[in-house]
Amino acid sequence: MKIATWNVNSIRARLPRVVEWLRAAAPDIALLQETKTLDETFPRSEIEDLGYNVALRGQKTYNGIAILSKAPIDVLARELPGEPGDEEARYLEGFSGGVRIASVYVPQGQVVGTERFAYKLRFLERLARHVDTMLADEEAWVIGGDLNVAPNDGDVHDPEKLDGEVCFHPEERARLRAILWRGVTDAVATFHPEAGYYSYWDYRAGAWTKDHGLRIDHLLLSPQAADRLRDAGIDRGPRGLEGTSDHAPAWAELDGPDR
DNA sequence: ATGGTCGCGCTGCGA
Repeated sequence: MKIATWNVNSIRARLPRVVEWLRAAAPDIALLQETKTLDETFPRSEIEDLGYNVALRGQKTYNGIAILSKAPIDVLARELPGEPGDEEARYLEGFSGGVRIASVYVPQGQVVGTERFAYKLRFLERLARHVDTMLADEEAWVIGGDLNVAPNDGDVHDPEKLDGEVCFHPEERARLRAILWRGVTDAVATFHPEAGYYSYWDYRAGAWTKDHGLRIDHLLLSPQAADRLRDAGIDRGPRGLEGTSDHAPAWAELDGPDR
């Protein structure tokens, strides 16, 4: 089964790109981030017409995540535990096709040292604690999304210049690596350890043309899911189209009878 | 070149 994640930067603005991507890539499960709309204004029928079930946790203007799956979806959680009062729509977890899956949109952090950056660090710590509880179940799960952290030097185009900047700050990288050290597999890095294998290019400053990207979109696998990992990668194609997201989809192919 | 471009929704914020 193929599980993909894509920060679409508004599902309503991106619908034609998302529809053509779902047709071409045909993931069994697609995890979306930054849908930027309430559940009642999500283009549900257009997605369902492609053969997907839809689970949503929307928000007006900002954030918003979704799980699309060809199999029925049982929603398990609509928020990441650990911060009561956090109203931002950044986490949705379900069970579909025999796999536990989560779509996550980690806060970008804005500027190092701000409250938004502190919120990002807290969010990554909440994710680590939740991973601990999920690891205890010893089942196959995949957490996919825009984690807004580039873990390795090769995941940014200029590691010396960007060291200490948002998305490549040591405190963020330590928190993501702490999750990986628990025995979680970075699916894309497993098949593409090479430098410069990016998932995001800023709209500004010709970043796409100059290939000044970041690898910040990730698929995290439990050991039981990693045992079934056959291949993984990033589809650059959609990023080069007109009217597209500033992120490219990442995907992982798992062996197994479940669909 | 300390710049630059999107989306939302109608002014500036978030990324």
